[in-house]
Amino acid sequence: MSKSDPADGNTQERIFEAASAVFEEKGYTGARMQEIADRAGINKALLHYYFRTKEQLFKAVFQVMLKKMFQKITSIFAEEIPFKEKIKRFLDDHIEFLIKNPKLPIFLLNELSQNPSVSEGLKEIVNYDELRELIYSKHAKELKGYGIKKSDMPQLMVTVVSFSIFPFAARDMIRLMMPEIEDNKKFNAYMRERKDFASDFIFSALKHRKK
Amino acid sequence: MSKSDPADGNTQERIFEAASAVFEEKGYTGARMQEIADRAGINKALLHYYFRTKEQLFKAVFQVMLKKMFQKITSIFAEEIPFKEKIKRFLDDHIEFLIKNPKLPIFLLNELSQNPSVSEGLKEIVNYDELRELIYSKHAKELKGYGIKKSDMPQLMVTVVSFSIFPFAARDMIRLMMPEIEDNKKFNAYMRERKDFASDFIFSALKHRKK
DNA sequence: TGTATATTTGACCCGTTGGTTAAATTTAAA
DNA sequence: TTTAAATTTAACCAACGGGTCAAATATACA
Repeated sequence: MSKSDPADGNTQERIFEAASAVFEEKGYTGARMQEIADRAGINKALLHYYFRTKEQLFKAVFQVMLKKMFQKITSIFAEEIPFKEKIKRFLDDHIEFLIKNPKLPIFLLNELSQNPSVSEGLKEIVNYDELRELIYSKHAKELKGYGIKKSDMPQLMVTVVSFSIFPFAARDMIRLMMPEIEDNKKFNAYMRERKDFASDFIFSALKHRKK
Repeated sequence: MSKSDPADGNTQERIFEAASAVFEEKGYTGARMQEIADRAGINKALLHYYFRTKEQLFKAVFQVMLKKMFQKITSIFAEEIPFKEKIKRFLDDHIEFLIKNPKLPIFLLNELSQNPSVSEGLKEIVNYDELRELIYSKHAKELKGYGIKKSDMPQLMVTVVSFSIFPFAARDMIRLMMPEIEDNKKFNAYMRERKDFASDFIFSALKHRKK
């Protein structure tokens, strides 16, 4: 092996990385096999040698991205720490993760809405039923104290994740509207600020909630 | 004028409606001029006669959609009613609007992130500076009482709009994960429930907020 | 070393897609 | 009714894009 190829590593990995980047940037329909090949430093035919079709390649990439997005979330919520700690940890970890992968949210959301079939693996990755059960049973006392019934869990959970995910999905809208958040650096600072803002907001709301 | 064309109205309008639908569904790259022509009941050449290029047509459509999305929001916040009333009105109106246009959020967010140049008109439509000034000066007392400084406004405003917009953007993710929200009817009910959940949540948080 | 197998490439194929053109038809005005 | 302008159409075009193929090269192993 005496290659000076840019970005060494076996071909399959290089393809996978290139494909991830291109799909994430341009979406499924906007992505071009040629560009993926170029970015992986290979021939287009070789691309099809490793992954028969664009769709096959896409599904593989998409699956991994879904996993990256959700595994951290779910693993934190499965830990044996107080509820409040979980929310804080979630916000901290997830926002840091999204700072490193800022385009992931719109990409996933968009592809999911465009082609729900790609999401066949979602149930295996997330297992929401188990997760909700886990959270609710482990923190029954606390949640009841906040007046959160089991039937409120969907509202609460969507609310919590929206604190981290939404601003990234709406990043360009925010950037265009709010002059105080023009560039990446400022946006990231804004999101780090948001960790505390969000957890204060959430816990103040829960404590004081109408029941 | 003795036409029996489906969906009467002048050609330009028909094109515009068809284009809106197709773009919203498939996104810019996924949309096909042929499909737009078909849906408008006309020839593809005629489409190019009215709108020179795909991009031109897209920009026109996108601009109008942005307007639809934001005008209601901003107009409510400009009214002369108490702050709490504004939040409630916003959530009510905006969620009802989005129930009628459920695909708008992902579409706008995605296209904005894919091609930020299409958004040149955003500043004219929204004028965030004015809006924030308007809100903050009109409700200075109340907001200060909640410990909201001017510099907190971006956090607060993003939070408020995320309550209505995010669940629609994440609709399919939610639908796939939460069995209690499989179909449209249930999702809409969930969102109507969310009006009260959100305003209670927001005001409890504000009242009890760490300063 | 020879040979089978895996990897890589350049050239090519063909359906799709945005866009054009010239001619036909309709509309409106003189 | 003539005629000029606006509207609509069918046929076409060139570029693009996913995918294939046969040949070339590298790798592994007997």
